Amino acid sequence: MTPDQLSLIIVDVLQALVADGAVTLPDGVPTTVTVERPRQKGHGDYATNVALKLAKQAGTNPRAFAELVAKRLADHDAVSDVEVAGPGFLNITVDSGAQGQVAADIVAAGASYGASDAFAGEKINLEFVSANPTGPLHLGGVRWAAVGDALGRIFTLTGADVTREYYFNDHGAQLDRFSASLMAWAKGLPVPEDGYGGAYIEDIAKDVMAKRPDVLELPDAEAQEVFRAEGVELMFAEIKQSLHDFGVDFDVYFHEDNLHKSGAVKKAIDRLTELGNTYEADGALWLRTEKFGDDKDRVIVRSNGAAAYLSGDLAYYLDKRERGFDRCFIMLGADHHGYVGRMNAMCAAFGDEPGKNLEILIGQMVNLLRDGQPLRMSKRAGTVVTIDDLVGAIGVDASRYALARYHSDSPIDIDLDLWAKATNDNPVFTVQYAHARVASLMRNAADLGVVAESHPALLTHEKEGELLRVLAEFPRVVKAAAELREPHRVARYLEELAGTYHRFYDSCRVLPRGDEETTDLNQARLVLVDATRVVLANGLALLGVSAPERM
RNA sequence: GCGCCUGUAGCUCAACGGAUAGAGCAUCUGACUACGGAUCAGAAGGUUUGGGGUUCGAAUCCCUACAGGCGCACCA
Repeated sequence: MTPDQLSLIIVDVLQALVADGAVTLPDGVPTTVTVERPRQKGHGDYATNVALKLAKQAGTNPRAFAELVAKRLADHDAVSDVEVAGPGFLNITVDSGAQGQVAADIVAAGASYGASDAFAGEKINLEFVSANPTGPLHLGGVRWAAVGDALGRIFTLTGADVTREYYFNDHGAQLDRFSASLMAWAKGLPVPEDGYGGAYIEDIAKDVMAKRPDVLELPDAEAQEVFRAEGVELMFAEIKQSLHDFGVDFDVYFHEDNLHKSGAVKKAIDRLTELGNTYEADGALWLRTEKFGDDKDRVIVRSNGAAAYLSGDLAYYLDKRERGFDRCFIMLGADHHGYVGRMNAMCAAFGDEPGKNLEILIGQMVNLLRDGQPLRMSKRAGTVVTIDDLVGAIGVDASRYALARYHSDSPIDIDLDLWAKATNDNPVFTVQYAHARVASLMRNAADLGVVAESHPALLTHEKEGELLRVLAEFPRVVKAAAELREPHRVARYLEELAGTYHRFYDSCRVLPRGDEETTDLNQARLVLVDATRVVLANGLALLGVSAPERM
């Protein structure tokens, strides 16, 4: 019995009540009903607030409504007790056999446990990281590398067809500054104004010179072109490698320059003009974004004839839509949140629906702390905090977990000392340790020849019930994480599961001791342990974190 | 000046508008001939930044004040 199954049973009860004329619901019977796990012991296995929600339209008071539902619900085989409590809550106790069945169901489902069809049939495009290859991958991009990739895994498990994309800004002036910086270093000149400093410039410049020893003998313009082409390729390869090592691989690397060369930008602008959403002023071409909620209109073709940065985004968005993506996500750091208004307006200017066809997610800033002090970024001094500073200090698993564990609206400080510890105050350790402990128990069971076999009605211990209820919760946690775009829910859930498992383990002996005979209860509990292993592994997989057998 | 995000236990943070606001750490008291004690049981810890409002019910929604983070280009 999972909460979702119980929800359906309650819906059936409501339908029966309406059919019998016992209640009238002018707005119709809801298709799902909220079923939650009560915080408070003594409030049953599950509770629902249907009566509170529906009493008003049924023209009765919540408690009376609740009584009607309770009476019918109690007749169901899977329900052993129903109480009306407080203002009209229904506290439901599930039959222990129905409850215990969850463990066997989870083991049978294996890696697919947690899957749903909540996003079935949806083509989802996730654009994230998209850092310019003018330097190593910095921390801002890394947060979304972890969270965006996890979100992709979550959407996939909930039935969506997911494409991960990296937008590569290789059209504008930024790369000119990068190449100029490389050349300046090669010639022993100071860092140009608005250029890039930092040790990586030296490394890349050296690599370019090793590859093209003749580069400094070329005229400046040609030399800079060599530095640009070779430098970008080297830098981009390094970023891709860092991401790959981080467990993130993109399906599409999209080059902005192609949009300009292919005429896609012109096409997008023409489309907007046809829709009456552009105008000329001061020699430039403007997009009417204010009309769609932006602070002011935006230039898309500058008075000097050059395309403004936004024009690439117009074309890119249109391209995604034409490739069949109904939902396009763009994940940005808080330092780009000023961009949200014009992007949503751009979406609306095409006649689309912002928030649905285009959804922009903002992630707040990330700081790394060492000895309690933040590692600060300074582009000027060339001290950039990079993905390697993070992964080098605490490893991929801890990095991904630390980044994915918090709501993206919250700024986070990652304490490198804490996340490297092998103790319980390190959350990723807590979860991985629980998995290793489970794996160890499974190994011992195999050595003893104890076989997991389902006897659902035997799992009646209080701690068994708690563990079963937490395990049953997983599919809806995954679904909520997808619907709310909040992967951190998975991490928090895993921490709760780890704690619940330890408490079960402490009071319920799983394997027979010494020369005891193997009992049905031993077998039944082993199924429960195996189910825990499945859920911990599936949850960690959603976050891109390994589930170690030993540690 | 305007906009976005945040403000919850000593610390780091949770909590689809639901019942007595929860975890971990730290503190205090207990359980070790241990299926991984890298664990568990218990105690203590709160006017959810302040002030209004909405309703059966608010940490959550609205208004407002304060504090912090980040932005406000014909740059990308």
